[in-house]
Amino acid sequence: MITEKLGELLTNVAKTCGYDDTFTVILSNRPELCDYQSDTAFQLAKKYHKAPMMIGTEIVDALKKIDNFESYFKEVSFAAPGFINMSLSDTFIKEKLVDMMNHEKFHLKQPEQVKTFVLDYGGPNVAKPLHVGHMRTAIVGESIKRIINYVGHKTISDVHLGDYGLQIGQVIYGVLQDQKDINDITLEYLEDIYPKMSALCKEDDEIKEKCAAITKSLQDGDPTYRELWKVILEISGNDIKRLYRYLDVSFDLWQGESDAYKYIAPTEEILHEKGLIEDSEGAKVVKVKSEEDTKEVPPLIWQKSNGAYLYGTTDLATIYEREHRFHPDYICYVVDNRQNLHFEQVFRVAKKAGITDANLEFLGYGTVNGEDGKPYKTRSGNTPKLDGLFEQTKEIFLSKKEENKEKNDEDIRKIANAILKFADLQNSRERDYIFDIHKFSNTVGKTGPYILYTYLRIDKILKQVEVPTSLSSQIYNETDRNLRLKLLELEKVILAAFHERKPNIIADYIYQLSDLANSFYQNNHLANLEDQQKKNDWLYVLTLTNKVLKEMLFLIGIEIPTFM
RNA sequence: GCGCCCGUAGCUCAGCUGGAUAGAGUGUUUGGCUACGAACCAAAAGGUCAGGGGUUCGAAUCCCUUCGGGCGCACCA
Repeated sequence: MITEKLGELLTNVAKTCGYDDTFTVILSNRPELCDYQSDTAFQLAKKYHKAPMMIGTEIVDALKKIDNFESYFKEVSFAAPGFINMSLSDTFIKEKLVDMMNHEKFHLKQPEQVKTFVLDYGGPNVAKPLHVGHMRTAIVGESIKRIINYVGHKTISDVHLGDYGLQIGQVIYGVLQDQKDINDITLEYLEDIYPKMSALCKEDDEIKEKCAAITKSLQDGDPTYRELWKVILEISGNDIKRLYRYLDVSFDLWQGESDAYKYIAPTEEILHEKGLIEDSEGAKVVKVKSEEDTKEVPPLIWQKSNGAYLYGTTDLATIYEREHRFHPDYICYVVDNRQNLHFEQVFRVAKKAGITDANLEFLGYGTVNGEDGKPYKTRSGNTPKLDGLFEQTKEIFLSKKEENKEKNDEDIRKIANAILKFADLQNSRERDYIFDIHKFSNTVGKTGPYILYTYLRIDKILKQVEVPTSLSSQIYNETDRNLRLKLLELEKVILAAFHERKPNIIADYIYQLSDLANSFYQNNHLANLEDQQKKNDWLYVLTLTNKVLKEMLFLIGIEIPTFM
């Protein structure tokens, strides 16, 4: 990375001045003064009993005397009270850009050790319609997966369907009550019956008991219930797959809670061996409270008093399965923040029992709220379905311009996705956000369409010419330089997004790059340019820009349409 | 009660492993299509980073505290 390289350089120079310390370099926060800066002189002031100014000027003077100064810097200066300011030389910038262009993934440093990440995202419940919240985990999870892969690690993604819990018992109860023939069960019916039964159970404890009993029997293998369950699973599963396909979100594994059942017994055995399972109020629980806790941590319920299992059980059995099948280094859960405590319980049990050595990561995302700041609901009080949201986004997009109506379905799908995904991913993952369909369908400003527009208009130029193979070390003006410098930031951005598991870092970079690219485009016309070297250089920079845009868009799951 | 998250421009949000003058988008005001796509570009205005205290040469960022909001706390997922 450039900051590392410059830091190394400073550290070495400082050594010749008698400072045996590591100098760090960061991107300048005063771009009009310099490209990169170091603030290390401040930190050394106390140690050496010298003013930062003294140290800074010493380093700057020494730096100016190094042999290959010009291969790195255009200018290095000291600024009071202690900043070391550095501007890169045109040659240095050029060499970095050529290096990026000539290597896969822009010469991103590949890991010394490839790690295996199991990623758990999506997590829809069958028989319940998908809503905006499901879109968030899918989009965020998919992006994190792509980022991890890009950095060079291995991922195994699992949708982990909620397919064996109480909601299935509720739906089966409803089907039986309605005396519905198994062949007449449709998606519409399921989407209708679930909320009804869910509401009913809240009012009527007796019905809730019955649903719980059905769930228990299903888990025990009751043939009638299992037959119904399979039908429900298939109908709902197909619809879930359709929606993920629409979003271009994919999984290596389509497993669910039900698949964890065969691992409950061996997991339970481990828990027994370690003496972790206790009886409590008729249920079997694992206590996870530790002495240093200042908060109350309730035990994880392993088995209900009626014998049925809960999602804590299946989550643990799933960890057991993943450990034995994949030996992962990391297991990451992209789930709603509100599940924080649940996963803390699960993780504690897993660690206490030694079920896995993997790092267990809770990658929580914030709740999607409505304009009133409360969880997003339609006017009628329902949670808006994903299908409706897609339709609404498309309609709003089509209404923006008359010629939009002439686009093909696939392009429209890609654009609608870009709109939704970019609107979502520019927010930081863990914070709640307000979902306003009009804001989320916006096509002006910091939006998906803006990025796509940038890419496509540059692409149009590039398609008409031969791609240049060389770059001179000249930089022609400020918009040119700004664009090139932004390209150099790429590696830092990708690694930050990876380490923090935060796609918004990529999204933000894409926007900044697009912004500079548009500014460049508008201010530097190539069409009638007579200076062939300049034209060649600019085409080179634009080619690299679009290459970066394309690969970064892939990382946040945005597909590029043919036109927009 | 216990715990977690949050409070930044009118609105929606970045920035948070401490650095110089806190940034975008949107909205408002203004200028730019006889030049590669104006879903664009160029510019202006807009802030006590909720309040208070502390640590530091330096705090939106770290610590404490008050206020305000959201969420979670054993047989739902």
